[in-house]
Amino acid sequence: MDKKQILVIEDNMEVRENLEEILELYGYAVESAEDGTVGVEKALSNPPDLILCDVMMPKLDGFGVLNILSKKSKTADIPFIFLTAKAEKSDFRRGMNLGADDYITKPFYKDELLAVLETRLKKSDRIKKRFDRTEQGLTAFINEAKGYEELQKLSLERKTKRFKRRETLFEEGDYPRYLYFVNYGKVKVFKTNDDGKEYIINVCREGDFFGHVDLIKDSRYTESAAALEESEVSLIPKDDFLALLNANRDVASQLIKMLADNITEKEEQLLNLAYNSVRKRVADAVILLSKKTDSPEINILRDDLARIVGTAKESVIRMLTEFKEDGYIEIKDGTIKIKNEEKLRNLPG
Amino acid sequence: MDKKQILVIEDNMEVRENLEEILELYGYAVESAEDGTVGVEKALSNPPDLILCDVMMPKLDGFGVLNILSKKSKTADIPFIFLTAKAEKSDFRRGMNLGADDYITKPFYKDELLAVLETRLKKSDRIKKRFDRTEQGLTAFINEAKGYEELQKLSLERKTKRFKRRETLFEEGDYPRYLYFVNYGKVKVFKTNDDGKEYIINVCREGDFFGHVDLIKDSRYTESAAALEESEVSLIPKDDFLALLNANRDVASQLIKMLADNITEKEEQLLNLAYNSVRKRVADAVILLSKKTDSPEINILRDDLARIVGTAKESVIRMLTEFKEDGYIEIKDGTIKIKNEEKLRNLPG
DNA sequence: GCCGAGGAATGATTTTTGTCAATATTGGAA
DNA sequence: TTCCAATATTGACAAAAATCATTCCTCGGC
Repeated sequence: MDKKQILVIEDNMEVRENLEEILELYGYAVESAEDGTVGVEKALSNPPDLILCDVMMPKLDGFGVLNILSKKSKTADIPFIFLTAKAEKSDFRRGMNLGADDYITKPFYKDELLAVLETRLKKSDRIKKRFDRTEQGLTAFINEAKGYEELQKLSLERKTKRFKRRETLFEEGDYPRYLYFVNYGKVKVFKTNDDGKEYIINVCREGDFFGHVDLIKDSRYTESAAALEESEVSLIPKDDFLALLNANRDVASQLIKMLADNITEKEEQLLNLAYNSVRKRVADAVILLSKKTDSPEINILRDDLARIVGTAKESVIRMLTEFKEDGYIEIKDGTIKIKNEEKLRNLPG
Repeated sequence: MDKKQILVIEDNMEVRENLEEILELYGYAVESAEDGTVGVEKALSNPPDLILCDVMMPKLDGFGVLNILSKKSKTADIPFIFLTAKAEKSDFRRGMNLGADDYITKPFYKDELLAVLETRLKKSDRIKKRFDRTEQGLTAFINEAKGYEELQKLSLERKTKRFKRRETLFEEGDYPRYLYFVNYGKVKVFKTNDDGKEYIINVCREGDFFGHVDLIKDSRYTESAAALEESEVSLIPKDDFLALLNANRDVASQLIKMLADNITEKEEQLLNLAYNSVRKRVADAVILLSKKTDSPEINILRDDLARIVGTAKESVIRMLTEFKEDGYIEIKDGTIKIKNEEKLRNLPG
């Protein structure tokens, strides 16, 4: 990952240089501005990953800077942190109401500063990632329809629907009528055994499509889907999807690539399922889920985890306990938190 | 299955009627001709599944009949059995050299006759099926290119290559240059574990394509392929395939369907692998293989069977032994023969 | 704060599978 | 034919995982 770019807007040279020094020492790339106007210019011409801005400045003060930048789409989503000399409650409120993300009071401790930065950067990262995924998924797939007037409805008239945790989207045997696209949340796609045991084939997160396979095959669903958490999905009518597919070659080739990827994925899963120990499979599942969440913290029913791994719930729990004892993970209130991804990833056999 | 149609060509009325009687009694549909000329006409106008023909006849003798029919594509592949009064070695050789499939000496025993018929019909059935599959596969997919002048080479310039048992077609990490199509034989497509364990993802038989996934993804092979038995495959150059894909919408949609099917298949495998016992998985694999062979007899290395099931070789062998003891299968010289498919198919758990 | 339900974690035990080693069989090659 | 190398089979044992029973948490509602 590249260095995070931080813009410091601060009129006091001493403070400014002090900040620069600290931040650079801790691996950030720093740009600075000696007043609000310059700060706004710099922010717009080269949007940083985070902005640290003094409140009290000549010409254009901090509130003004935030006010301007929060209205430009380019900079609106950049974490904005105020630096303020006095811990005035009114200042704080005013800044936060304008949409600041955090406040640091001067004089500050180095560690405090760094902690705040980290939190904000991490949070914005997550949001950015999610946004990117959603954008990519939809645009890559559906915006191909541009120019195909009659197909624009695909992106316009899209119905969205919300599902509560555990709610079913469709079931094995239903007749497919939509292509599903996750706007937010997580959805599990699973198959059921003759004995009623479930195996989770896929965990879809924002930006993922699902339900396309049976749609294409024009057969009844061979799998079921249910929300793992509060989720919103777009329902793209079957006919719209098929029409798009027929009308637009790019979409078809995109779909082919997607399907080919799916196959490789499944084949890899098969190989793992065949020969990896439950221990390793649990570790893999945990890592997978953390990727899907873009966070080291995972909140999932042990039952569902077992259905991903393809084993008994108790076995999964035992493995988690082992990992905990080995210090690879932490569990608090049922939430799994990865402490040492490296080790988890490189388990033997 | 419909009744098999048999054409009897015999000048002696008594023998002819006797044959008709027997054959009809045993469930065949019989057509007969009183001499060679009529026989040829009937064979050509309404090609039967098998021809029984006397050697010595006025006007046109058996050799003449065979000679004519073997030159017409319509009838060339129909099993042709000679009926002869004397067991003259020279007659026998002459007939066989002309391409007869079998000889029966008059007078014949009913059981002998029926056994010969059965053998020949079964053999021709198998060949016919194989041919059909190959035809279907290729035509459905590649003959779509008809009319696209520049793409005709796909079906014309197709290189074919022969592989001996165990020979490698391609390996994980190679760069894909061809789409593979099985003309005859069987090819395993497999992935290898970090520990070097193999899992067979697919057993391809005549008419099957493989290697398309990595071709589409334009990535290096994520799997390997090797011949399970003496096989012949067509190599379709990557560019030709991709060009066809781009030029012809039907091919693209055909491919999409194929990929979707692949996915469903893999998902089903995942479910089985996750929760079915080794016992059941071995049974499934045996049945699968018998389908791929169009025969209840299966000849496969125990190691390969284990790689299909995803388990240890010894475990597979133990299951086979159990099945043998339960009378579901028979094993002779390593060849597995299914005795009770029903039971095998419906094993618990 | 108390309670109850759903979920998580342990324990004891059985069943299933894998592993390693020994023995038997078989299809070819000389 | 005889023998060899590759396969197949069996046995004994160890390891992994499933099952069933029980206990422990924790969170939300009162």
